[in-house]
Parts: sequence; C-alpha cells; structure tokens
Amino acid sequence: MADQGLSIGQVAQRTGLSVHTLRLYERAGLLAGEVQRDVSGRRVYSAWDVEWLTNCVKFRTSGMPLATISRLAQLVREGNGNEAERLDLLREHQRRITEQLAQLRDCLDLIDLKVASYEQHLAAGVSGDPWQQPQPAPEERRHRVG
Amino acid sequence: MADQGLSIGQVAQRTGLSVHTLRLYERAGLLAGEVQRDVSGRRVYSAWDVEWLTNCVKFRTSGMPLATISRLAQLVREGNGNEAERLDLLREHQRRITEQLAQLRDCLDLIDLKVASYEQHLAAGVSGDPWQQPQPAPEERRHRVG
DNA sequence: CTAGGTGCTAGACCGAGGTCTAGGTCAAAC
DNA sequence: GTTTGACCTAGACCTCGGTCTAGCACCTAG
Repeated sequence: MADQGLSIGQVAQRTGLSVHTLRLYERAGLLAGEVQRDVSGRRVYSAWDVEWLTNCVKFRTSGMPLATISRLAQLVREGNGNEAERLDLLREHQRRITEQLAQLRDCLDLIDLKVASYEQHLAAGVSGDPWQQPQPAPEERRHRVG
Repeated sequence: MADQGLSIGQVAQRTGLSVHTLRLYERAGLLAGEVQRDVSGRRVYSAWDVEWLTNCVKFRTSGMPLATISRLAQLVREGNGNEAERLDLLREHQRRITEQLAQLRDCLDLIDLKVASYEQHLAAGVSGDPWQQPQPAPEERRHRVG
C-alpha cells in the first residue's frame, strides 16, 4: 500500500492515537484539510494529513487545547491571508511552552534536591528526615507520628 | 498576624490556589501533617503547611497527579522508615519531568521553525503558504460525503 | 454462504481536577 | 441588634480529553 491513502487504523498506528481519538479530532475540527473518503465512506488519509496529525500530537503533548488546534486548523483551511493570525497563535503557544519549560525546570530543581537529600539520608543511615514537618512539642508526643 | 497560623484565605493568596482547591486538596489527602483548627473549627495553617503546599503546587504544575502527591504525603505523614519509597516516587517523577522537558523542547523546535517560517513569509510578502496542504489536482475532486 | 476484521455514526460514559452552591457558624463593624 | 465577610461541610456541577458501545456496512478468506 503506497504512502498515498492510509486507513484510519494505519494512521492510528503511526500517530500513536487511537482510531476513536482520530475520529474525535476530526469532529473537533483539528484537521486542516478534509479527510477524503473512499467509495464506501471510509476515511482515506493523505501523507499530508498524517504529517499534520503528527504536529497535532506535538501540540497536544505541549498542552495546546483542542480548541486552539482547531482554530489553527481552521486558519490553515481558510488558506492564504490569515498568516498573521496563525503567527500570533503560534507565538502565544511558543510563549506558553517557554513558560512551562521554566516551571518544569524549577520543579525539577526541587525534585533533584529532594532526591539528593534522600539518597544521602539513606546512604548515611537515619540522620533526620529530610522532609518532615517540625514535630509540635517534644513533651506531648505520645507516639512518633514519624 | 505572625507567620505562624494562617487562615485558609491567606494561604490561598500565597499559594495561588483557591480556597475551594485548598479544601479539596486536604480532602484528597495531599497534606502531610494534619491542618490545625482554631476553637471554632477554622483551619489554621502553619508555615510548614504552606511550604508543603507550595511544593504541591509545583508537583501539580509538573503534572504529578493528585493521587501521587497524596501517596507521598501519606509516606511523609507515616514518618521515618519509608524513605526508600519516597525516593522511588520522587525519582519516578524526576524521570517524567525529564521526559516532558524533552518533549516540550521537541515541540518548541517545531513551533520555532514555523514561527520563523511565518515571519519570513509575512516579511517577504506572499511566497507560498508555509503550512498549506498541497492542493489536489484541480481537475477531478471526487466529493463523496455521507 | 458465513465469519472475522475493519470501518462507519451517534452518543453514552469516564476520570481528573476544579469550581460552585446551599445552608449554616462565628466575630467584628456599624 | 443586624449586617458583613470569612469560614465551615456536603455534595452537585462543569470542562476537558478521551474511551467505549450499539448497531450497521463492507470486504475478503475459508
């Protein structure tokens, strides 16, 4: 089977999406360019469709909502003349990703720290829980909640 | 008001969570260490609680599910002796974040490319849509739609 | 001819994570 | 004393993104 004209199942395989999700995406208007159908009404995806879907997957992975992808798809569908708006949309997402990256790194720092701390803690034997709330009062401690 | 003993509203302000969400988190067991109550049953958060919540926010931001945070909180609540498990949990999340970072960067590459492409496109005037499906042969377009 | 695999649509269902409402307590302000 | 505003609980509600089902059509192999 040539690369021209893939069934939904094949597309599911190569995009990693389920066939259900593929149909959902189509209904939600994520596809730029109408998916062709064969004589009996089955979807026939072009290589370009698959490429677009692959991008959609990346967009989703990076947190772009379906609605936004749909908007972008609409713009692409409408063709020349709205490039500025597409650019806006992309820039916005670019910004978001950058932000996310920063936040993730921030969190990773925290985790790295904690991990290191626990590793040390475990290696050295118990020498104070690295992540314990300060025990309230030493007097009234009936059992070590820790 | 000293930093010791914050109301839920105050905690909401400094964590960025809503009071609703704070109560949700508590119900969901995200809090290591029980939140104190004043005489009339209102929550009184310690500085440590807030610190923990701040971490929770980071965990959430980085995609850790409530259930996992809850598990971690449970371990911390249970106290010394389960550090290995906490470490596992943290390492797992560390791995996930690293993965996410890679994916985000990957997507950012794509976006950067597209953005650059559109910028060029716009600056140079129309010279081919950077993101258009190849127009099908103008001659025959079979249009079969259910 | 029949079975199995794949596809179709429409629409129900689900889990996660929040958000909001109803109905009530309390304390300080007017 | 009443009003105001922050808080309480329990539980309904919402969005998002996906998954699954029912009931049917088609095609190819045995």
